[in-house]
Amino acid sequence: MVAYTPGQVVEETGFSLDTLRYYERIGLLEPIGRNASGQRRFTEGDVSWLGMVRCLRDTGMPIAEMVRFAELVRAGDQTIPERVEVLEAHDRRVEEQLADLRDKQEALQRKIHYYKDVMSIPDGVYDAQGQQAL
Amino acid sequence: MVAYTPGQVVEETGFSLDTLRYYERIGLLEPIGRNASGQRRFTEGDVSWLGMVRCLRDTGMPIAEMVRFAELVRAGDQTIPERVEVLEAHDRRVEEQLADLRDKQEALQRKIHYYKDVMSIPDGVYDAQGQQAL
DNA sequence: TCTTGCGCTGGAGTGCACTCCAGCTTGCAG
DNA sequence: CTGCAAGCTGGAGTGCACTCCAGCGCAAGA
Repeated sequence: MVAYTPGQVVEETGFSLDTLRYYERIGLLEPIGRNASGQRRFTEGDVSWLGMVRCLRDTGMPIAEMVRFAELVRAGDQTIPERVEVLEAHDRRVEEQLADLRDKQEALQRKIHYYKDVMSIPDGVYDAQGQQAL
Repeated sequence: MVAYTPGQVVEETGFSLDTLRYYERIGLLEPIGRNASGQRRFTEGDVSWLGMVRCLRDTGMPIAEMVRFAELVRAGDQTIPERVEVLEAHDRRVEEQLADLRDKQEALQRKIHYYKDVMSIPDGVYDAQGQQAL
């Protein structure tokens, strides 16, 4: 039975020690096991759950919703259909984020091109007329 | 010379009135013109700059960086090369965001599939062995 | 043995980006 | 003329997600 020290979990997950303790406090992590002197020892399962947390967090799921999801996971297999609903709803939001980000990036790139065009006009000829909106 | 009332700008840009005032306070908007009795009247230029702000904000540029960019814009055409650098650096960050978001979405969808597989196993056969990490 | 570093707790503090409020003035529809 | 929606100011408050701190305990390598 392998166990991870807090330092190892920081290393593996990229979460800070304070963040791990915070996640435990708010119930995003179930109470972490301790060794004889009270130091945390994370299991493989804790670490892999943190992988899930990272995925959800980095795709913009609010902490409160992750906590609710964590509760479903702890409640056992009969919550799997509900978990699927939560994840599918989240997936749709991610899809929207992606579409929006792509659109905004296009606008950004148009702006960059516009600036580059302006720069290519010989000095003094460009007179600030015909400004573009985006 | 068309002018926009605060309400019209809220309508057009989707920023709240408080947000517009906040943006003016911190210098993300230059001081907005006023009518005889002190109410704001936004110009076409103000509104199109707000379009730019929305694009940068929605792609994750921090307010402080937008303010610096606004200062470059106000400083005149000789800052165009520097503006291009700022926007290109931002564009690269957006590219990274997109790549990361796509990866995370894939992981999320794998998880959803995993759950759906689990659900398709007849009742009682699935015994929580072979849990997957993500 | 010593000292360096990892870890512990509860609670306070931070940074960002707004958002709200009281108390007031203006604009305009009926 | 009246009433009410829209707008004004300065300043305080909010929500989120951490992040930091003081003061302490344990442990292991030089």
